[in-house]
Amino acid sequence: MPDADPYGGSAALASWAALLADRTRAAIVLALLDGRAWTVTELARHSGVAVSTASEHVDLLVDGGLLAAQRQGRHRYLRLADGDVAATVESVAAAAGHRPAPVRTLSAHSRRRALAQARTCYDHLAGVLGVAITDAMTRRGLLAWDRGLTVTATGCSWLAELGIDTAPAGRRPFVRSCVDWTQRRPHLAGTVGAALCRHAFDAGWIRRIGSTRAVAVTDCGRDALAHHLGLDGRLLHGGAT
Amino acid sequence: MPDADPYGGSAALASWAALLADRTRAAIVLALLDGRAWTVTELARHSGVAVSTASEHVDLLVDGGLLAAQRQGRHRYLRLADGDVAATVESVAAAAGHRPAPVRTLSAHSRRRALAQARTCYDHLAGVLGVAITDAMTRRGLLAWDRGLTVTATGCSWLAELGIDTAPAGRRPFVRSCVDWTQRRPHLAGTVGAALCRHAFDAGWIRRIGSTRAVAVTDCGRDALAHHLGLDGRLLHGGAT
DNA sequence: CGCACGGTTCGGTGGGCGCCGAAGCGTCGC
DNA sequence: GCGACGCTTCGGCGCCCACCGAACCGTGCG
Repeated sequence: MPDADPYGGSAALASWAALLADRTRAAIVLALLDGRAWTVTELARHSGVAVSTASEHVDLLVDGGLLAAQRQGRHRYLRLADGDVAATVESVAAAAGHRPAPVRTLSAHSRRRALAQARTCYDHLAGVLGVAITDAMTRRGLLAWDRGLTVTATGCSWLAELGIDTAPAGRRPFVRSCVDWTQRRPHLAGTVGAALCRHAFDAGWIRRIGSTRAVAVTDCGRDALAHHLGLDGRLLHGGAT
Repeated sequence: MPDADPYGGSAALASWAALLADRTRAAIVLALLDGRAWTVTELARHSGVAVSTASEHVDLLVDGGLLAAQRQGRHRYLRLADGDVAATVESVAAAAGHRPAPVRTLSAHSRRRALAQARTCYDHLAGVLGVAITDAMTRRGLLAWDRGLTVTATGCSWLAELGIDTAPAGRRPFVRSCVDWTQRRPHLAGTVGAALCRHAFDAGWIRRIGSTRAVAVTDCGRDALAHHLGLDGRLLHGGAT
């Protein structure tokens, strides 16, 4: 190169992207999109490499600012550094999702279906469930899309009724629309999306399936969603009792 | 790997990110963020590699869906595939921009300053100028941020006065906030941001500096911005006559 | 105290890929 | 038609990096 990075940023952009440009690191980051903290060993098994390899990858991701590490006894817990990283990764995943990876095994297929049905996306809900909730909120006039995504006055009182605080957060946007990589449709994110997701867990509307990002709607959750949003429970079939 | 891509998407995510993970390809994509179409030769010189190398990189980017190609005589014009790609790239660039690449030469420094001052970001305005316009519009009550970014009723009539159509576009969001990688602050994007930028070019408020993404505010533009938005012209110093 | 376990570090190996120059192909202009 | 020009293809070179197993370090448990 005649002039090192003449217009600025290309080296920084490339090195940041390089952190995601490896299949193993991509698997690690996608796993951490569930918003929880994983250990190195868990990440290694999840992504199918030796622990030593995973440890090195994790180092790179931490140095690159994508992951935050926290030591506890002989464990090292890894989580995504912040919501910005999660949002950026989701946006790349959405762009990449145009052509979904081929599925070869039956078990992979069922897991994929569970994920497509309902899952957490960092700290809010995605999949059919997330989109359905967002659509229902729009239908009921709780969200407005006509010029950017907003919560209506009705929406604010609806949230308050659920006991969800609508106080303005710091830098983080109040509402944000997040494009789903399975549905290719927007769903609710931002502080409101996160609060709604947390409430759904706390109130027992949903629960995690095993240790994946997938969640299942409980019977109680089905009733609550029908009552609060008029959601048809039949849309939300699937395993939890 | 025991199970090819157990939770889906990691291979797709990695291969998409790999397209940005090379310094030359990153330079190409960043150049195309100006929203215009470049030839292979221009991109090669810009990124400092042989034409043959650039040609191969461009092939990869087109195959990956990041770029759209159009043949015209013996030229091949490249542009970003669509606004989604631009938004995703900007978001990665913003994440990567936490630590700006070191600047080594004086000319690089002045170019960088011009870029930081005012530039196009795909099809809207960014840099100090873009942020200043966005801030001024907020101050005047044309934009509201309290629960997501929206155009107020006053804002709509203000845009109409400028002759900017506020009809709802297709899938594309009406307004969108785009995080600037030099300012680390949000500025106006979406169809409104694009329309405003086009208007600024058409009305002669701004003009391109050479063939870069950087733009300069004209004297006429300074007056117009002061009149329409109360912007202090001294903030917008810099070269155009 | 000693073993089990989570994690890290280190060589060595192999494959992938970015780079170039040369040769070839199609288009434009004289 | 012929040269100039924009672009593409190909072969070869060299570097980088993802991977593993083995050795090592620290913590927790019996």
